[in-house]
Amino acid sequence: MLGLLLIHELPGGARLVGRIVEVEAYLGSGGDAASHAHRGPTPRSRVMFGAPGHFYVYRSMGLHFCANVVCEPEGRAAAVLLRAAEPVEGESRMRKLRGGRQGRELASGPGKLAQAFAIDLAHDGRDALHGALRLERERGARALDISVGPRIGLSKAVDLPYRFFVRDSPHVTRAAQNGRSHALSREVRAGEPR
DNA sequence: GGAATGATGTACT
DNA sequence: GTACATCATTCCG
Repeated sequence: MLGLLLIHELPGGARLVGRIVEVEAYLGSGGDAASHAHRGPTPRSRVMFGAPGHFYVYRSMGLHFCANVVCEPEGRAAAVLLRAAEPVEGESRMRKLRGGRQGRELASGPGKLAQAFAIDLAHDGRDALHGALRLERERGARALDISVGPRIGLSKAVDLPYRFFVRDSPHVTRAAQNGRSHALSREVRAGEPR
């Protein structure tokens, strides 16, 4: 999903567009204690158990929203958390949504990303490929230099290397910039089988 | 019904 | 680095 465009067409015609530069994977039950799907479906996580290609949005810490895309076949309940994006279009609108912040502070974090792109619980369960909020492949996108590292902010399953980010992007989260993740780094050319 | 706990962000020291 | 805002979800009794 790295390198895909995240697009939100707002009522009124404004477009928010960003390029995904950092994600984390969360598996279904079995081996990933940090996943919301780990103990089976709940009212909150039910979307994870549904069809792939749909957004799973939840409220974090009572304050923020975090957006995922369900990625595995129905029932497998794996999803990918959108952690950071590089603004491409609609930056001034994003700045308003983010309380005046700008540049790399617009969407370098899952809560920031959701706020900058006006994503909330109304998007939970929505089609991630065909709606007003959707992902698109960018024409002419070139291969990415991708690094891998542990996920952020967890107390369980802290060692699983399921965070992926564009290595040299200034728009990734601080944890990625600090290089703590590079111990497990490897390069993956976009489009190659993994 | 109750209590603990977050897939966070920001401000302050 | 530490504090704190803030509340739904989840699990346990």
